[in-house]
Amino acid sequence: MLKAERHKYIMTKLIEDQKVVTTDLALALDLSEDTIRRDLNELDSKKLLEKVYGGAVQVKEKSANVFDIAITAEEQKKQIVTKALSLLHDDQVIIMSGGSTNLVFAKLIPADLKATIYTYSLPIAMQLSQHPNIDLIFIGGKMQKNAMVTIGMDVIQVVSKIKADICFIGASSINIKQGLTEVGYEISIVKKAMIEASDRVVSMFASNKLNTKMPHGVCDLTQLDTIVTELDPEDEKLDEYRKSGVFIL
Amino acid sequence: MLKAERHKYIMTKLIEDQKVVTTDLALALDLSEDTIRRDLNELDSKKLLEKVYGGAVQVKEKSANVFDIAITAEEQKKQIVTKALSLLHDDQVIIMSGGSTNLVFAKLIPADLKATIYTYSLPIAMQLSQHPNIDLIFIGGKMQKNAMVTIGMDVIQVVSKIKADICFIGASSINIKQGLTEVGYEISIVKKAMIEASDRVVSMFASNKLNTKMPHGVCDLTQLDTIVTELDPEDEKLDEYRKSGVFIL
DNA sequence: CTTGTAGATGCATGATTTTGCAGTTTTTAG
DNA sequence: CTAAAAACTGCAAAATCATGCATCTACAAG
Repeated sequence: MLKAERHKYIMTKLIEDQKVVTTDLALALDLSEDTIRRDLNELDSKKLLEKVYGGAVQVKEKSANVFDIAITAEEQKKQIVTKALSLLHDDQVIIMSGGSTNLVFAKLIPADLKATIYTYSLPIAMQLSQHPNIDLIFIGGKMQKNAMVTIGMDVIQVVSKIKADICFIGASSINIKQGLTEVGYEISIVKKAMIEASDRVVSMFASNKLNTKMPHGVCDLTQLDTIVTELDPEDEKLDEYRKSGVFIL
Repeated sequence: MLKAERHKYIMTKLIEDQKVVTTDLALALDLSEDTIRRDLNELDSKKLLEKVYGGAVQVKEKSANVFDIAITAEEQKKQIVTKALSLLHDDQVIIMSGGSTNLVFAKLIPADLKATIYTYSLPIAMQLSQHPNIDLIFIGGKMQKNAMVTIGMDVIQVVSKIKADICFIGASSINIKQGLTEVGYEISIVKKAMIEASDRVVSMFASNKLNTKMPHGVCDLTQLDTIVTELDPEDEKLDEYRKSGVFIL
């Protein structure tokens, strides 16, 4: 694993959990704590986080414009979500989770689509508020900072009352055995509720998420109806997933 | 294999995996690592990727900001809201309506303020979500798209259950006789609920809103505790308002 | 056909970076 | 205060890198 990857992992984890612990990272990444400490010191000196005794926390002020949302590998994500556009039809009730892949998806939803969309992600709501024909419902609750999504019981309560035709659910990690898994516990339970509330469950993610795992389970593969990656559906990397019965787009 | 082919292969691989490793590429392409390194350096200098120790990763891209929110007369608004910062204290429960004046206010809230803030405005929530010490609660509901706020009964229900210390309420129009008035009916009833739910009601607006009116009433002047404009509190344009008993900052 | 040249490639070498370990210091918690 | 955990420091091994140089290839001019 490259150092740059580690740093990215650490920053992602930091955003999800608001903190990282040196020993946990050393265990998760299979490296000595010394190396993790050096990483944290480096990221600290770049002002990307603040090192504290035992780990690191988020840096206080982000001087960059809050409304500039960086999307990594946007082209790849466009490629993925374009395939999923065929799943959209007029008059559907849709639930969308957060995540940058879903944000790219939101950007590409055709302007003439008439649908009702529920979301609990601020950026996705802002994006969809540009669409003339979409009834947009934001699911309120306590905000998880930096992930820009609402979480908690308020969200679960609202979601569990929705009768949706389809939900689009981001994926932190997916593998054959555990299915979808998430870094954060709170997000994982919201996603569980989304799946319960929807007739059809679609997950979109880049193939590098395949065969990885995170601490908190969301659902197993049998609960997913469709997965979408940038790969050809017949690609051998997807063989095992195809066998599990999930439809691959 | 031509160099151009290799470069294409490397870029494809990079998009697939979000990274490339020098040794892997050397093996896959049956070339020395030196050549791969030269390739990576070349692509790096063309800004097509970023070389790191052991391989290369994707360059960070910034998304086009669909989220650009134009604020007219931002300097004047800064001047207004700066006065209102003195009304903030730790441990307050605050409700904020939408509007660009309130958005400017949100930007200027000190980083060390510990408070709970309710809002139903997407831009304000995005702004505050970066704030380290604020418990932020978004009030969900149906989105009114152009204003980027939620409206309707869901919002009223949540707001009416809040016990807030102070609310900051944008103003479309204000005059002596009718007090605060709004263009939209839906917004007007949400603001009524905010006022009911708060011990103290503050309204911030530029002086050109003075002595204008809109179709839907929100409250009369006696229900406002404080108003804030860019004018000196002793300015004669405010004489009549001062007489009504409202505090002018 | 020969020859010269420019670019590409691989190898050797020394420099640089990364990483884990051992010993010491600092911080935290009781 | 004391003990344990975490952090820092110096060091050495391994991996990676930059550089110079020789070789090879392609191609054009003579």
